[in-house]
Amino acid sequence: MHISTKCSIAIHCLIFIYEYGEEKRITSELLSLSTGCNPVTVRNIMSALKKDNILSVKFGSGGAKICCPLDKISLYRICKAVEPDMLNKLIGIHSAPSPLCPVGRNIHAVLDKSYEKIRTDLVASLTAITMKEIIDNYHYKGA
Amino acid sequence: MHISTKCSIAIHCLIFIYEYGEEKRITSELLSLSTGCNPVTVRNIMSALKKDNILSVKFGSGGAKICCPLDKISLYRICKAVEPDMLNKLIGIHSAPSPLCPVGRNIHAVLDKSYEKIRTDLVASLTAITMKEIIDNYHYKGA
DNA sequence: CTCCTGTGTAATATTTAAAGTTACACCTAT
DNA sequence: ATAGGTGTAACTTTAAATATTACACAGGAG
Repeated sequence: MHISTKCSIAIHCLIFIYEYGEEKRITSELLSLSTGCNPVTVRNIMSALKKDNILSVKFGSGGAKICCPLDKISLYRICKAVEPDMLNKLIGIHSAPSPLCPVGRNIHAVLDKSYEKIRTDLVASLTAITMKEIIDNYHYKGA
Repeated sequence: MHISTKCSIAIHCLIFIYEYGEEKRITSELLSLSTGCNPVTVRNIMSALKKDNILSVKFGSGGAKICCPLDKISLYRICKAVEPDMLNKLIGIHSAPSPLCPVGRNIHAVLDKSYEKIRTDLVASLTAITMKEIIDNYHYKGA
């Protein structure tokens, strides 16, 4: 696993909504054009963000707004929303070690202990970065 | 991407070699039985570890030995050896944002800046854990 | 010096996970 | 009532990871 591309699409959408949400009615069609992925994928991602109260989407007529202060939206929150099981997917452990071998029997427990620390550290990294910082960055870099 | 299962297989093999390398002649066949994956995969992983001077494998007759102090073998070194491109694979960015859209044009540069920090943090986490710690853990937990 | 068992590695096939597509019920503003 | 949206399920396609097959070559044992 890796940190899903869904996460980067979500960020892309959030920037777009933040920048143009006031003047335009943002539809999944529009976002799919900007992100280059298809409208259903966008809708699924939006749906996930909505469930975590990061944004609100108008049913029926379309239109999305961010409904949460930017500095409360961390990368971790976004990742977790679009890929709830991401911490487990992130680190792969071979699934069929032999129970007949002393190493095989214990490898999972042993690895878990070390990998748990890596997960904790990663969560801290992801939590430290928020949409505020990303959008500041966008304004600085952006045309 | 995720941290490859190859990495966990590599660790499994290293523990096995450390524990039994003196008394037994360790072949890819034997390791494949213990890890539950096939001998060619094991050989490829061993080959990668060998290239990074983590272990030495006898050609022809078989038999593997660790040829590096355990505390010099970090998780990062193992991951890097078995999956050289892992940092890039780890974090996914959608590949086709529209160049016609201001957000699409700049998203890669903006994300890179934040993701770079996550990569750096992760490398630090992975470097902090070494085979010494893992094998100590194994002895503590192990039967 | 030849047979046996093993490594190294390429080519191919299989499996699995991610992403895209199609389809359609339901909502809402006009 | 209708046109243009959303939400979501089922299915298809694509791409990546893993396994399989195959074989040239190495080295020890007889």
